[in-house]
Amino acid sequence: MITVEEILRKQDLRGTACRRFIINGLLESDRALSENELKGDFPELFDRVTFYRTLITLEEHGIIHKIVLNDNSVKYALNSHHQNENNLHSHFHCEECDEVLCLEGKTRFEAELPDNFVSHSVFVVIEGFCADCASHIK
Amino acid sequence: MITVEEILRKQDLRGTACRRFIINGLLESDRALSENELKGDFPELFDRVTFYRTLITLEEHGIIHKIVLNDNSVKYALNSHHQNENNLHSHFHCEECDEVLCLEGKTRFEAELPDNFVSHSVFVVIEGFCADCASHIK
DNA sequence: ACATGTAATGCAACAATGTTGCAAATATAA
DNA sequence: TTATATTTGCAACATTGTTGCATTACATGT
Repeated sequence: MITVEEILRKQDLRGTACRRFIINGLLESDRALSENELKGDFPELFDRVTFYRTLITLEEHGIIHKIVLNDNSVKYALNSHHQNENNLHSHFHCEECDEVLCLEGKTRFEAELPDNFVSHSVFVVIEGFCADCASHIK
Repeated sequence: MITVEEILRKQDLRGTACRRFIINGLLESDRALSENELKGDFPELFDRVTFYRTLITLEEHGIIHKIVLNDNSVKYALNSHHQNENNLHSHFHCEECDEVLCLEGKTRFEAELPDNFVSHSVFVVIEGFCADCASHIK
């Protein structure tokens, strides 16, 4: 398992408390987390702006990525190492419990774009019910 | 070509100026429009809240749909009549000129979800360059 | 361990957007 | 034309995104 310090070192980023806090939170989670979910029991530990800028920094350095859901809410997850070829980023969002999962390499997408259009990356959000919620609700 | 009045009538919605304005704007456009793009030269014609609530009403009645882009911005487009089977909503977003196109029926998506997960709908945003911007930039 | 330059932080402030309640205005059906 | 339910505009507030700047903390070389 890769450590927080390794992740920061690899990107030539200084080790700061806020960066460690965020990376740790995501390393320990099996799902994507919103800013508030990340802050958890320590909503005041860092200034709002620091948190905001740290998320930007981590994203710019390819450590995390942002997932924008259909309700305008935003979650973050660690980047996986394996880059797939058409730059496909797929996530599942449970409409009931709000959890978001990264669907690494388990999706396929094809599009016929108009002539001369160029695709750089593809973002997919599947909306539905996770296993738990599907069984409770039905 | 279907008219604004037909669209409203079909959904048992009262004909109001704001509803007509929005539907008209989208009918006349070949691309998805943001709230400000819709307002165009008449940014003050309707109250901000009226516009906001009208968009919600139209979306709830299945007349329009919302497209949330990766930069948190939002655009709107008329719904197409043909419902595809896995409820796939695909859009192209030009990173340069910001235009958004609906890719009706020109995309295919498959996912292996974890056991017992249920998919209701799939939202795809392709980020890239449209033909015009691709030629200018390269 | 310490000084130093660079980078990150916290604060204040503001912008944009989402959201609600309520009284006044308006659309439709009789 | 009138009655009634719906829609509107206004005020107000919440949330999130964003910038500038003075202060503080980090990592490097000594």
